Amino acid sequence: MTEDINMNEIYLIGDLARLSGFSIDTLNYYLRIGLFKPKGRSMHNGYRYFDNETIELLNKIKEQRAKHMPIRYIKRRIDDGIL
Amino acid sequence: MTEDINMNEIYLIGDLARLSGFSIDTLNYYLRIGLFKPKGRSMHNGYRYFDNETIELLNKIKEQRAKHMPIRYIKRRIDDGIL
DNA sequence: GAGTATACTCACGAACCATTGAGTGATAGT
DNA sequence: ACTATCACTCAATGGTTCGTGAGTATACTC
Repeated sequence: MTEDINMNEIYLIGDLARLSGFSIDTLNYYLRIGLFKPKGRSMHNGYRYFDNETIELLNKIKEQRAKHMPIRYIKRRIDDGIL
Repeated sequence: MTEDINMNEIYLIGDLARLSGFSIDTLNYYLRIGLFKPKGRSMHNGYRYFDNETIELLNKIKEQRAKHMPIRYIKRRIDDGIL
């Protein structure tokens, strides 16, 4: 059945930075602490790749951070599936 | 419905080289002459990405080349949807 | 007010990617 | 034999990615 209606865009970290407004450094920091995770990774060079779900999550994180919500609470909400 | 049964792996050119046995130079040459095409491209850095379909096509190309089939014929077969 | 924690930010080296042009050896055509 | 084409292959440049460690400004805790 392998249907696939969503365009299934793929992003590397630079794209994420451009699209989310976070700096690459910030995104690397978020990745380091596990606030969000890559959807996959190249076996050849370790490059991490992301998709539209990641973009949506980053937008939510951005909202929360704008309200000064601490990262550990944001992380909790994500882990609990609330965000 | 956005179903997605096939694992939908993503590859950059280095992965392609590793998996297909073609050198990166050869793959770049094939890309240059349009023998196969990227499935997408990062807007940020221009990196081209590929998927399992690409791998399958490259395997077929490899077979044909092993039989000394000229590239222009292979290209024709691909364009005609025979390969 | 001092010390700690938070949330970045910066800097480094090694590997990778895109693009381009130029070089090469083998084969085909005249 | 000479030339051209084919199918790579090489080299150079410039930007990107990863992983890590270290630095910093602000906020919080005691």
